[in-house]
Amino acid sequence: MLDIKIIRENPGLVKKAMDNRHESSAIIDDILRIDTDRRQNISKLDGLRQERKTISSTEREKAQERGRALREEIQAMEEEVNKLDAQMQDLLLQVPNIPQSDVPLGKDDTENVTVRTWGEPKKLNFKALPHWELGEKLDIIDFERGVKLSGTRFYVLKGMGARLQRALIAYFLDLHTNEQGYREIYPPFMVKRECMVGAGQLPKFAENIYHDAEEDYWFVGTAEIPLTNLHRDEILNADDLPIHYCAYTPCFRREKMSAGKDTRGIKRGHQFDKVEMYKFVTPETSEEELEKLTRNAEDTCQKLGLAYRVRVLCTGDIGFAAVKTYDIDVWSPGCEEWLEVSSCSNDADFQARRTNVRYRPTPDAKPQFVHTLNGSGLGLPRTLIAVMENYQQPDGSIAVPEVLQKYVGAKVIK
RNA sequence: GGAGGGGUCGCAUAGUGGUCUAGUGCGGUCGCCUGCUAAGCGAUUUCCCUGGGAAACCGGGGACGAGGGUUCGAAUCCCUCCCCCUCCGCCA
Repeated sequence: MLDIKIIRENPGLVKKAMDNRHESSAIIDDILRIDTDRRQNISKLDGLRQERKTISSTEREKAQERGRALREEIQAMEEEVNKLDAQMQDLLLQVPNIPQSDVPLGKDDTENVTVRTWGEPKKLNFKALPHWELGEKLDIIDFERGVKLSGTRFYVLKGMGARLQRALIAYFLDLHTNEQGYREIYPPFMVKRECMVGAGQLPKFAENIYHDAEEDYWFVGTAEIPLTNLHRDEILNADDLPIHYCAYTPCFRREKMSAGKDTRGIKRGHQFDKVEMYKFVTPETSEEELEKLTRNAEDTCQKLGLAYRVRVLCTGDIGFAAVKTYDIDVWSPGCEEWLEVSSCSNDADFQARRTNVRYRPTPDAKPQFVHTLNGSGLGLPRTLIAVMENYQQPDGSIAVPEVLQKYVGAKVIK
């Protein structure tokens, strides 16, 4: 959510940002209109309330008649202001963040800019198999039984397949906590409705979320949701910042996609695992923190020996809440594509304003919004795919990357 | 799931229809004093919206778990919901 003051004082800037995102900016004029209307009504309402206050404390019985009339006027005016508040809120929630000035202009993902690469995309001197074939041959991925249990886009990891995934999770968490300065969090995987609103999932993406109607619990689609809400409605001390969290969660996403290249294998299921990194920082440090966050995610890929590229997303592809985003894609020789394993974003104060997370720069200063950042470290099924396909051997076995060997308890999966 | 108790300013508490402009203590902040520290003394101390102002600040309104209601007037009375505590039941 943007600060209404920015929209009020500089609507051109906001419209321009929306144009760059290739989104209609018509909504801004609606917001300006409602803003004016709302403030006029608030002014009237405050006047009426002031009169009520005076009357009821000075004139008592005499004032009863005027008081009754006032009550009705106030109620009507309150209704009007509430309505405008709700409309305003609803519209503000639909305005995307303003991309940072160094974000490249572009219409869609074809215009993202590769800022650096690491390693050489692996070329195997034998025919590389895609993970769905490797997985079945080694009996570590079972697609049919996944479908038997839960339907399309579910799978079962078995034996060393399950073990390899667990090893990756444990390794990521250990790396983030022991070497990169993050604090591990084990959050709930189901949260209340208001957390979904705070994290920006509701109301817009309701159809993508699994939800228990009876208890009104919502299943998280990413650890970002509980982490964002962890400090909701809190005022943090300046010396609490920065806060660096990481968390493993399963992620549940309903998104209906037609079968095809994008959903082949285990690339995109309704349930997947992810380790997420999340930061609460002071505004003046967030740009730099994004660079560090991205380096942490890259470091994770490097330690696994996976070649990758880092791309800065252009204005047409960057997410709704972000001012700047880097995607990290690792090369996977079996399915022959770059797999997005991490997306690192600086949301600035956009999410903090929704969730009302503030801090006090000095003990007696006014509270102001923190900046938040999030990044995958890393997304699992895809990292699993990349490891399987990059480390496959001519005999169909999979060598275990060195850093994972102690977690897997083996040097090769066969 | 059942019975009872409770949610007030960072923490602890007072407040049972107008004197609440929410008091007090602790903590915090600033100052004074004490050659350090502790203690003492004095002042200050929530957040949101809104108007004015470059700002410091000033004026108005709102918020006592949330939302409704009663009333000229609600922290206080009524209703619904949420959360916490104690006991019972159930349970990995």
